[in-house]
Amino acid sequence: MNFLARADIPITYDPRSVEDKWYKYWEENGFFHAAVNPEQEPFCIVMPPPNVTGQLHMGHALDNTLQDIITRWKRMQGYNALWVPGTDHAGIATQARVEEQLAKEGTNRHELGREEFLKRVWAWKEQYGNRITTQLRKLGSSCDWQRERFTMDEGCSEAVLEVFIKLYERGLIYRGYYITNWCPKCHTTISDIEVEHLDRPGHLYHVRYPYKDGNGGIVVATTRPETILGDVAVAVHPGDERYAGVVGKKLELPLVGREMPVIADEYVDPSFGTGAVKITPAHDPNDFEVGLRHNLPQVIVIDKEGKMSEEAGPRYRGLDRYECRKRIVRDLDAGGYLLKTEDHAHAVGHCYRCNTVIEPMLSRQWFVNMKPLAEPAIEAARDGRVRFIPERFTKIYLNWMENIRDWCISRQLWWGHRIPVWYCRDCEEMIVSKKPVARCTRCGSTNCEQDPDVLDTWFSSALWPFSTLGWPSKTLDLAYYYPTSVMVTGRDIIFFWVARMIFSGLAFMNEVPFRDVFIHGLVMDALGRKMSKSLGNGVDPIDVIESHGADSLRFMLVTGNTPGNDLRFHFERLEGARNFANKLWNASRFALMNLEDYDPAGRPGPYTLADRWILSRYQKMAGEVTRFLEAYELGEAARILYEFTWSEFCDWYIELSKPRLYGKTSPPDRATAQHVLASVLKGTLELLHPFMPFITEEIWQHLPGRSLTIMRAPWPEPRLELKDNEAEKEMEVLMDITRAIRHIRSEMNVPPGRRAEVLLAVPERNLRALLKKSGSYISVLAGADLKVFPGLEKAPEQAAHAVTRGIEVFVPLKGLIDVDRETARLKKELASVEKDLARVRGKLGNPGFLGKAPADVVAKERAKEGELSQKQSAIGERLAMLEGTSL
RNA sequence: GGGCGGGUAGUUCAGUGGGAGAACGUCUGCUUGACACGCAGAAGGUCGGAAGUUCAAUUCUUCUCCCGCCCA
Repeated sequence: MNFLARADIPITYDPRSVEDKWYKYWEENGFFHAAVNPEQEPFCIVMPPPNVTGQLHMGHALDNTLQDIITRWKRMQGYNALWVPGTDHAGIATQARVEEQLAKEGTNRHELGREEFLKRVWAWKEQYGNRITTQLRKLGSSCDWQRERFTMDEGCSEAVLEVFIKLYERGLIYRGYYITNWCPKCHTTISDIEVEHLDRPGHLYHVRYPYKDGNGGIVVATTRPETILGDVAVAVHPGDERYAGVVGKKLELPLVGREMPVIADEYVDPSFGTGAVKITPAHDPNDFEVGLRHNLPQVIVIDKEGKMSEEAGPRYRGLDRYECRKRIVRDLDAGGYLLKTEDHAHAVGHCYRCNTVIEPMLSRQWFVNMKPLAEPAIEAARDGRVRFIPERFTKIYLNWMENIRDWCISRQLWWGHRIPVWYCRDCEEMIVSKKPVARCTRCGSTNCEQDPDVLDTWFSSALWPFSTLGWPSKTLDLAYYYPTSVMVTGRDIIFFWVARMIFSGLAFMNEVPFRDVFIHGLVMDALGRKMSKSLGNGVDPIDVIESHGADSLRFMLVTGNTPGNDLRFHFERLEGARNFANKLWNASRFALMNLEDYDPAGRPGPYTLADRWILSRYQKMAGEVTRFLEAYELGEAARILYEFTWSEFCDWYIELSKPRLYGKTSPPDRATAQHVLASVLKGTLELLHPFMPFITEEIWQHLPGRSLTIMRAPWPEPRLELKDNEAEKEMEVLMDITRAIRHIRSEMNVPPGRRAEVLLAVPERNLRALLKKSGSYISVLAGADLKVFPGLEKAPEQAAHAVTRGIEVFVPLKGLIDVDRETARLKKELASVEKDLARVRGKLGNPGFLGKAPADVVAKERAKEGELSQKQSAIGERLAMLEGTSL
């Protein structure tokens, strides 16, 4: 095979013809696979598992792009880099999808029965489970598919059982009759953090509760009048003087007639509403607590469907809770109990999955006692064993952990890890066991039944960093890769997931699950709204990959994004990334077209200034890229790669290499240009590879020095001996002169095809030497023929003028020059120079500045003053001359 | 109510205790032997407002206004 003869390379980069090919090549050759190797330092990322039946959305695309960049970079750096992929069974979401399916077939899970239903869900999982992993491949994810896991596979299920039983044995899991968040649509309890509080307009109803003895009453304010039916007391603050004498009196509950007491409790906020609160222990979490303290009964008036129960009484039972609210308000009004109705916006809890208003409901559930588990997890973040990036998320995490409440882990679903507890129907014994229980351990009865509920999905995801590495077995993988290196995830699941992984890791591995937590923001639509199905504003990453390529999508997602901050999806930015890919493609195309006879083994001749400059710039850029990656500043790393590639390599170096490559200098010089071109391009591709894996592999495979894959190429380390500040300074001078001439040409409308004669007045001898040696660069880049003088005795009259770096530039434009226009241009320039000069002189005239500012800053200002004043006088003289001629 | 993030060019966003940046958009000129998904040039900003610290603040501190998010 030959990397030569590439004139047939298409003029526009086509990702479709490239991406799938390379992904297949990588995967088939095992380049993603990592295995324990004590000789090598491990690096490990465990992928946040997407929903097994879901499909890739922009959030996944961002999350996995970031993980892939880090993994590919570390792999090139020589680490034993493992990225473990997998999927989550996503209890509620998946079950809901299958139930929808059943509904379409005119049946439901209860008709099917539990066993049959679970078969259907597994079948569904088999059907759709590959979709998301296929899509992750399209994105270029370099994860080790040989280690792919699923939260309900055998090993992860084993880990779940083990953890449940260990926590139970440690007394950290208990079963309790508590108020929990019930979703009447999903028909399950959800945990506190699964409730989304959304501000909703509502009303505050002021209702009079008469005293039993008939004289007056107490007015309470409520937003949920339907719960009046479940009221068992009215509470006031013990220090509230308004109610000092009434505590202990009996009230009669309107519409129901129940007798109930006025009680005093610290929980009541005397400044809210009337200062008196109705207490409904069965339907409000705070009231529930009050009820326990005061030993009040619990009257359940709303059922699991969100309808009024038998207890609500004949007039209301069976009504929907909102329907009932309306009727109660009417009835209260008719009975003279309703004193006033105010508009009142308040936060209403919604189910995070289906957006139904949740109903606080009394039921028997399983809980994890969080306090003892949270303590070590707090310590780990405080002492830095776990580090959040950006740092501010540490506080958010700590604040949550420090105020943690017990975690309700049972879910009234069928799809998930079933709670490993059996109840004996004969003696009420409760048996916690890994294996099915056939016989009661106490009474010997065979009449045992397993708890019908399953565990919260997050219960299994909490174990993910070690269950995927083989726990509870003591595997080599665990010993080698745990704790993992970094967790990359969105800011929206810090509580759901990150926090739970941390305490689980500490509880079962005695070690944090990861060193760094790299938090990113959410991908919003162009208007800054969250992408959602209901809004229909989502952008499908797969569509984007098909139209613009995965590399463009990845590059777009990573540039201009800073850790922890949201980013907006703009189609224009995607095009920008696509254009960059094409630019890289064409720069490479140019290189390959000119490397046909290149001999990589040949020794390069002496470097020209341009060679020294680009080599130096490249070394510095390479060092910066690594530095930014180490700081998780992936966006900045991508940005400087973009700028280097486009502005320095393409716009200047390639342009300067053309005459050499076209044989206008000498054969050895041509070979040198080939060498520099090839090596800088190759290094740039390697640095870009983590960001744009496909296009870089495609091009790299055509370059000399390639091996099996760019994925395993060593990460470029800056070569100090090639850093060359002198070359950079000299190039800057030549670039400035070039820009000045181009500016004049453009302003004076000199046609691009026409060569311009340029006179340079260069007082400094070393700059004259530079121009003598490398002035041809300016000729090439600005279409100019240079004449260099130490000074001009008589400046050309019909010429445009500029000053830069102490050099006066004259572009004679006999017949073309418009004196008025040139005068105007110079006046504008002069004004700007004088403005700068005034500021610099202001500083230099300030004794405070001279006395206190660091010497180098002062020196810099002095140098600036010198240059500006020289510029000022040169432009001034020029103006005077022009005004003289026009007279 | 508490906490956090943001307010920088027309737009979207980087960035910084010492000369305000990019991309897109706009304007001008270009079939320049890699690229019009391109080349060259240009215009455009009191860095939300006020005060303070400092020789020096867009950057640090405090207050304040607006937008967003999280928690209660």
